[in-house]
Amino acid sequence: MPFRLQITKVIPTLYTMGKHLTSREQDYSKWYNELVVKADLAQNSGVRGSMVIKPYGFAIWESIQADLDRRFKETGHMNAYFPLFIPKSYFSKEASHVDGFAKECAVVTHYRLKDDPNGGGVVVDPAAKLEEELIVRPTSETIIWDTYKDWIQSYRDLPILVNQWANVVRWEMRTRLFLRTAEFLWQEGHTAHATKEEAIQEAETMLDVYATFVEEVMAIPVLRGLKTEGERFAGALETYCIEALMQDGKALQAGTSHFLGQNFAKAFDVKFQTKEGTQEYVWATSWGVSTRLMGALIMTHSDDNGLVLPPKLAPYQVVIVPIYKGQEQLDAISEVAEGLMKDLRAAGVTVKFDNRDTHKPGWKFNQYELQGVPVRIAIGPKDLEKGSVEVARRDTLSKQFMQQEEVATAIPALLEEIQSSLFEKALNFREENSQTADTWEEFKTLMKGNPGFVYAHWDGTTETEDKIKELTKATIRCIPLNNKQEEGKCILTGNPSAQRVVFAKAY
RNA sequence: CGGGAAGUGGCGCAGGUGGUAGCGCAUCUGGUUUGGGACCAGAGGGUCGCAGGUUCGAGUCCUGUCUUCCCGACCA
Repeated sequence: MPFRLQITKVIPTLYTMGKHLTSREQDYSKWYNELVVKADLAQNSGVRGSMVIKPYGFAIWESIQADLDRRFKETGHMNAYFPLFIPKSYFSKEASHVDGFAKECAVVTHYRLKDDPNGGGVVVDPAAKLEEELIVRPTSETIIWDTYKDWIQSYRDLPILVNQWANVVRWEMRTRLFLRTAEFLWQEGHTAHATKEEAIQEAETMLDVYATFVEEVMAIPVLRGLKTEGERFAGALETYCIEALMQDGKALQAGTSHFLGQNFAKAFDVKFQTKEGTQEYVWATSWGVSTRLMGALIMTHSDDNGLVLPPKLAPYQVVIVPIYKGQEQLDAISEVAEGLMKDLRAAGVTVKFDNRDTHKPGWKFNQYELQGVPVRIAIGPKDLEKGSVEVARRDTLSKQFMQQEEVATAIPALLEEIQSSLFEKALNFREENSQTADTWEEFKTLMKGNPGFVYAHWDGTTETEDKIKELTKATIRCIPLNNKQEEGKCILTGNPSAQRVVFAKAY
């Protein structure tokens, strides 16, 4: 049965905003930082650039993990775990990979502490210096390929389709909760194949897994594309990516999938014997998404009242808030609430009944809005008389009354409606903030702000790309897959170009 | 890593020229309340980021260091 919530009342923003949260218009960056902390997703820790992910935030990450993990397994992958520490020597083996990561590696040099002879506390024991320093993994290609060498002898050992969920460390100078932290959580898939075609196919398949997940579950529309040589992963022949547009008009890379060619196989001497008896190097891919997706989620949907979560990722999709005077009224309302919860759970909806007497209903309304719970059901004495409930949806801030018998069927439909409505809204935003530029002046003027995605011609050289970045801060986010071929002239050099590429300011 | 700003109860802040730390919110207790962040009365809580130094005396002055925010270079 189709169900549409009528907008009966829209709460004025001024009413609920401002008390705690900076508005997006005032200071987008500040809004984001405050929101992450106030919605109880994460907080900074005493360690520079390292965050504590709090239970509510981690619950969202767990949903992301669970859904992706299922998709990885459905495409034939299995999980494994490789060490956090990588011997320094492994790192020296693939030249461009070293270049890419050397500047942001944490290094373990000692393995023991001792009491500080000069007073309290402990100091590093200089006698306990490691013979070979260990790198805290910024990504695991090197240690994995050192291992794959042992796993692979024959074409019968291929393909290897492995994923790992892990933490990695990249010593970033400027950090922001979820968007860029020194330590972050991610998954990294590492596969080995007998042929180039199969490896490319794998990289494309996983990009598609990412894109589908991000669009269907996170309700974030993405562009699928290829990175330019300059933006490519260190050590890759080709980097596929999904790019999303945030509400402030800046782009955010949401996931990448790399065709690594035979670079790592050569660096770690991983060969296999073919059917014909010849020795050949293995073809590789790697692909990953990180807790940065949390940042994308927050910045795509949320508003000045707080977080807005798509139902498919909300730790609880519905919260029931009782409004009562005295214990008898609470008991009566609880009975109705328990019944609704049972029905909703049977319909696959996650529900929380907040019957705490320590906070008033108004306080709870604001709190759950801040935390982005998709649907709120309020039940008060008037509802007891009328057999009704008040249903409010977070994304539109609209409210409606419905009969209690309707809830079990109407709410699942409403959640679906919210899920698709969030995607549509984000897609509209992206379309409204995508434009073309044909001249340098036009391009330069656009890039004075954060214009969203700008489609423009480019002559295909890294020099031009770098020059454009230097002059405008804009980077080429991607060359869209299946891009329309269109003759034109590079906006900077005027050299011939066969297609438009996507420029934006990026996170 | 360069340039700026800031660190004082859980959070947000005040503390000219050095003299025994204060406000709002939150917390706790009691009572009245409960359809959009309740009210009254009382109470608890801080070695002022950390380490040195100057001084009879440092939240305040000096040096170093750590963390956070903003702006650049780097990056998922």
